[in-house]
Amino acid sequence: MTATEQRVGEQRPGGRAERVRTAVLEATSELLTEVGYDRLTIDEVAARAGVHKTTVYRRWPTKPELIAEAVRVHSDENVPIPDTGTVLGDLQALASEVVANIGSDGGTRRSRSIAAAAATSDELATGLHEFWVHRLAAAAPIIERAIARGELPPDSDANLIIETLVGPIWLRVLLTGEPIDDDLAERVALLVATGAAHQQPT
Amino acid sequence: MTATEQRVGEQRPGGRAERVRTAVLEATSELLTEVGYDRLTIDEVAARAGVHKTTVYRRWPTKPELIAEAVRVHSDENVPIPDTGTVLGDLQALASEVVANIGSDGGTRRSRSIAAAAATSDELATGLHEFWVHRLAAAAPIIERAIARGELPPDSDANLIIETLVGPIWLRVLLTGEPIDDDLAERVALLVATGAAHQQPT
DNA sequence: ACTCTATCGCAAAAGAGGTTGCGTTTGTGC
DNA sequence: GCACAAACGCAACCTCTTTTGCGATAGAGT
Repeated sequence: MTATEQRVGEQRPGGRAERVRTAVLEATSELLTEVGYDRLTIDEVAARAGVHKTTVYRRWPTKPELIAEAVRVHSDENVPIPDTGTVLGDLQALASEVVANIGSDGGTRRSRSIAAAAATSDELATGLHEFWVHRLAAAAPIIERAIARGELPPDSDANLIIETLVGPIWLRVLLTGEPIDDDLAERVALLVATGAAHQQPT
Repeated sequence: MTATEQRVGEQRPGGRAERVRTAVLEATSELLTEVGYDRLTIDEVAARAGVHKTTVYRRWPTKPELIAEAVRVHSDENVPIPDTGTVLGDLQALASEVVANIGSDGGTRRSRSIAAAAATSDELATGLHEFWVHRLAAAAPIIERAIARGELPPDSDANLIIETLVGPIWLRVLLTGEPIDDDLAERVALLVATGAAHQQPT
């Protein structure tokens, strides 16, 4: 096994190549929130990044792949996981963060763009899958702490609870178009927290 | 005011024009579930409908508009609203129906396509909004009956409950890519029903 | 039946997104 | 420094989508 075989794809990580990569992903992320998925053109991404479009096409063969990486990089600036001392408080805070993130004009466009990209590319869909596994795992401590405090039954399903918390918010942004605000966040959190606390094995 | 001014858009509802309209919308709906949003081309829609592509372009200027109408027409075949006698039963049945609808291969492609289309067209987005208002209103009796039976507090928010029920299911289909099945439907329903029943004013 | 006009089919052309070949620049290892 | 290979810029090219002009067809009213 030679050195060239060992690491494919990051063969020349120093200097220009990396600058180009960063600039393109940054430009992609910006345009994503500004104009949305379909009106984002590779040509314009390249122009904003100060790069020729051929370069972009060579690195990222398809639009979804480009967006996939841009989203992945950009969302490493993680949403903090709240720790307020109660499940209800934590869930409300988390829901509020989600609302703040995807509720703004740009955030909504960005969120819808991601969904659109996922719809057109299985690769991005699986990439998103990994991202969400991470995100949900990161939020799991909220539930674990609640179990430790005795607020929730020990067999509580952290993923299910978090998904049920954020699901309706995303639903509104992606499909129903109903407005989202902190009031919604509070009420969903209350509904879910109450349900989780009183859960009984059937 | 002349007769031509009175009704614009349905000026010649008899015969061929209507046949064309139906055929195109039908073809669109089929292709939507078969190949998805981005690989659906106007040309192929026209071919399948036995119509020239110019005709399609003239009636529906953009792809999202075409899809918007196709979806609107096709979803009048309504999902039945269950009436099992208990909130939990109703919610489980409803969630199961949603899972069945959007969980199949074609259903998933179709659902993602709709989301993608909504992302690219504000018109479709508002069209979807109306559709969802209808859909949620149709499901409201589940909650009203439960209130009447004393299962739920009288100030229960029907929309919120239904949205929280179906939100996580759609979330998985559109974003996380996590599989959905009847088990998920049951557990979400249990969580939401429990939460709704024990809800207390804060 | 006859006329009028909305609607459609057809072909040609315009436009935009994406691809390819080749020369040049820029890291990287010696 | 020097040579080699990777990555980039450029321009021409190609393909697919969308538009446009015109003649043909078929409802709708008389």
